[in-house]
Amino acid sequence: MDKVYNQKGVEERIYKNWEENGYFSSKVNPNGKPYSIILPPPNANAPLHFGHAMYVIEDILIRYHRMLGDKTLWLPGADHAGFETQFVFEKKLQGEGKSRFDYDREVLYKMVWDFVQGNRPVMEGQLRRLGFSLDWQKKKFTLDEDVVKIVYKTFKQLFDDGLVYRAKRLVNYCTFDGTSFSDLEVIYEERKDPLYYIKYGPLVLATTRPETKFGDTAVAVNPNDKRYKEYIGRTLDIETVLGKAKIKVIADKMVDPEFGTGIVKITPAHDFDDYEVSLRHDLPMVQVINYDGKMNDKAGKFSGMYIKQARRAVVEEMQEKGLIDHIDENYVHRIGLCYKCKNPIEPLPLEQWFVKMEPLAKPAIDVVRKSYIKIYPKSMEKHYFQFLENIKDWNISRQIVWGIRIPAWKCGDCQEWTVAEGKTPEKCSNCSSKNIKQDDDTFDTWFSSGQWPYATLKSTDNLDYYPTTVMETGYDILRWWVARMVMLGIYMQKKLEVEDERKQIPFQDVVLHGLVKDPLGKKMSKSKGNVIDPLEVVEQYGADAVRFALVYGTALGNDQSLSYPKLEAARKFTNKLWNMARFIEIELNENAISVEDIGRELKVKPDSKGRLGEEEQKINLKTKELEKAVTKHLDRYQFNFAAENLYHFIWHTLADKYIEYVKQSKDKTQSLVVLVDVYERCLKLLHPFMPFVTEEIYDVLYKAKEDLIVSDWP
RNA sequence: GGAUUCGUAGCUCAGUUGGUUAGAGCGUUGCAUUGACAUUGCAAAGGUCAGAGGUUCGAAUCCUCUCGGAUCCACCA
Repeated sequence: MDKVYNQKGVEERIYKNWEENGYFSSKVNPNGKPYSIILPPPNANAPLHFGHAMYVIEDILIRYHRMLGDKTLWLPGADHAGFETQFVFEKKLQGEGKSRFDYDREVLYKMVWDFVQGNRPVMEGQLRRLGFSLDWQKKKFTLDEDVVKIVYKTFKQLFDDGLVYRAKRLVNYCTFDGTSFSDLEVIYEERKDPLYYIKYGPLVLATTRPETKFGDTAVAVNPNDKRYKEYIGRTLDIETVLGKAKIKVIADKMVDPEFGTGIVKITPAHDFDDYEVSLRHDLPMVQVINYDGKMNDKAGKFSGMYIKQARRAVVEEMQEKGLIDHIDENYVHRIGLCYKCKNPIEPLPLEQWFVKMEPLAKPAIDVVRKSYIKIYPKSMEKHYFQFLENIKDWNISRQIVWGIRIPAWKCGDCQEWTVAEGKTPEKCSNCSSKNIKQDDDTFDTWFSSGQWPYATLKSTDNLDYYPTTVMETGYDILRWWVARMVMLGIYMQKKLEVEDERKQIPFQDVVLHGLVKDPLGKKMSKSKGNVIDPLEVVEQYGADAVRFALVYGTALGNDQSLSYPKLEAARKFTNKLWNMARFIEIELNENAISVEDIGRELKVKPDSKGRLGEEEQKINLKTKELEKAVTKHLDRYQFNFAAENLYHFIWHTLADKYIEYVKQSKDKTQSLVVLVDVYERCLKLLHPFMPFVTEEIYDVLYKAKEDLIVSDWP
């Protein structure tokens, strides 16, 4: 054995050997009890970020259970990441001086498909490099035909049950990316903008958006506001930049008398609150901004201008006409931005598909309350409940081509929708007209990934694993993904007439890890330029060290900063481990003992009192305790404790104490036999954490017939 | 505005149902070793567990408040 453990080349070689031997397959333990994890599918198109390296937790669990003899399944996959990917692709097109509008739908889709297929091996190679023992034979993609079929079916069932409906509502719309978004995809930022105090006849009201005034269908005051009591219900004649107009004054409790002058202009087509008010007061909706971000003809001479231009022009003209009372230049408020391009989100009225969430959320809340699904760490349950108890209907339409096109056809004659599971319908299901056209929109990516556990198991013929044992992911997608999987999972199983609530859920334990931040404690993001490629770090320290550093010293669910000293400590630990093996090898040679000689008959049982020296008994006992502790901690998802116990025992008990003792032991043979045995047990316990170095040592030192990965847990 | 979470050694963090002298890694200091270990071993220094009050036989751990940091949710013209 070399003096220093050098992982370069070793890790790839070992991984290849494991994969070729089929160790990642559930066939390793065909008679064991099922234990399954579905990998949260990374974006097929993007390289992994450091957060993905946290999937080491899943690998630890899978390796542990494989060694326990369970029939383990760890199913890999990739997500098409609809809008995310299309956004990246459009940037690429932009770089080539093209745009998505230069291509028709089919061509564009094909181009993105090829682009993604070209990039996908990068991500999968990274997962391999980290040592993840995924069953690659079963890998799935969210756009696989069989997965898409299941998504169609769910959509149709929701539609038939009245849980999916078409509605013209205000949606979050990005006029730059040309698509709507769900509430979760809007980010908010504090901005300082002018607050304009505008004269509406005898009244003055405050607004940040004077350009939307052409869409005003009322002005509102608080019903208890004495100042304006006399105006309520009246229609005022007002002067505007487009000439004389009439506007109704209504009373609504939504108005805060303290804000501005206590008067609000109501623009139902361009403000979520105003939209709500308009429903209560039966006000018409007048859209003045189009989906391209320009004013339409309702804005008179301002039509054709972009929102910002129009605002300036309107304000200028108002000032000339004396319609502006004053301007507060220091008004600070929060505005919604597109999470991707950071431009302001426009509330715009648009016909979209919505999922009625309340009926789906209720059972999802129940199963966690009843502990059919357990969430680790438990404190995360609150976030889960908070989301589901206040849930709003989900807009699942996206105006992009990269994704699963919504299987709904609109009839040109009766205007009704026909939803089909698979094949294109020939005629309208309502009036039998053949004049039908498919919706151009695609599903929100999360609508399909929300069905992932069932869809992957069903399409790989592994439904006996449903519900899966563990869903492990970052706490940041608890509501985006985990909650939706629970809701859709239960719904789909009920449709399949699964009665047992425990069989409806998609998984039993939800295990949530924290974020990996940069060494300075800042969230890694491309825009900040502080993203660290996990593979670079793996290259430098070895996959084992990276894996160990990520679970050592961080409690489950807590964020951590990437720490180079910790990585270095972990790397040294691999070297320590290696040199302990070297010591054993050298000692065995000097004493002319071979591991084969030691064999089973010579293996000393820890309880065989009297035959062993005091030190030998002690180390045996302590190893037993370690085995118990590590097993207990793994069962409780306390990976940091397990790692710490192993590190401490191996280094400071086995190496520092026992090996030092062996050096001067009087009965060297006996001491060595015990050392060989104890060290082997340690390798097994450590294997889920540091699979490569342990496997390499096991193969070299023990010359074992079987590989460590498929050996028995002590 | 609502909520969550954190504040423990110089730094990064553990502290597993409240229980004897609060732990680790890195760093610092001293000694030893270079015949398993691009070292490693032995030992030492270093903490009023953010602050105040309370519950308890006993609090880093539970409760209240204050200060400071982070995050999430709702989005107000």
